[in-house]
Amino acid sequence: MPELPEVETIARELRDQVTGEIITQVTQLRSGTVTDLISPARLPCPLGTITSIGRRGKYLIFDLSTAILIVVHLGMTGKLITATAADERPDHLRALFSFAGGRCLFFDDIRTFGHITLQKQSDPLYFEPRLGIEPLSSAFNKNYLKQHLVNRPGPVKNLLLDQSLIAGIGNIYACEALYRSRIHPATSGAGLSVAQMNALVLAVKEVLTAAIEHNGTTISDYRRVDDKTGDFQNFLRVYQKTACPRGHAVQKIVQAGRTTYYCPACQKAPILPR
DNA sequence: ATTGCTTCCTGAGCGC
DNA sequence: TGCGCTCAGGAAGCAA
Repeated sequence: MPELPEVETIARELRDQVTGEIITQVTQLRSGTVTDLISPARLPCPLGTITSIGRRGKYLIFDLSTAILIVVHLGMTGKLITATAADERPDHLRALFSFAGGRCLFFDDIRTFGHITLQKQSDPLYFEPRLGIEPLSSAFNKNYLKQHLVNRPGPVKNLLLDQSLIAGIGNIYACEALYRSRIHPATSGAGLSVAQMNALVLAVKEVLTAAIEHNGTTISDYRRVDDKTGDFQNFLRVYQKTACPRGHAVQKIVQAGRTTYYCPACQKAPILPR
């Protein structure tokens, strides 16, 4: 389940491996996978040379020499794997980036929540209206939280997953950041003290940074560009654990339909909304 | 405006 | 061995 650290890892590896490749075409192998926001204008063939690769939240952005952007969201099980046209295709190949010279990029996605969008560089990024700030930027600080959580009575766990507030945090890192900041996941956003907001900001930055250093977390499907796993699953403290590092039993609850793991002993009792 | 429920989808794991 | 059930969850769409 790729979240910010996994997408960042993939962006860095792709940057090394496919920058400068000429994309001859992007082939959709399952309908609904690729959306073209450029049509009815005719797409150039070849589509363009990859000039740079970026990330925003959980989105990967390929910049092409032809002023086209290819935006990829990996969803739950999406993988981008470098290969050659002659390689055996994976079972759930949904789209294929073909490069001049015979290399290619597989977009494999078992559960099909991932998608690819083509848009013009000159248009605003199509997802931007629904996306909050980058958690690793200096704009994400206790003042930002103070300003945005003041009228939010919902549980802080759910707020961390709200991409329009902070872009890139998913279930694993929400649980881990709350454990590290010793905040109970049911605590009301508006009920957080300034000290807790500060601790949460630091914990989010710390856990995301550490996860990037370890190339992300592989629980089941996430793979890097060369099909290798990440390592951060070895450093998780509560997610899918039965005991926290201090030896307390970890609790499992469901919030907004997702499983939350937390330690009742380490994470302070929540301040609930009235 | 905010929140939460449902939906999309497939494979793994489990009980019988 | 195999069937049916539950679970995993990112984000859009909808209802309250």
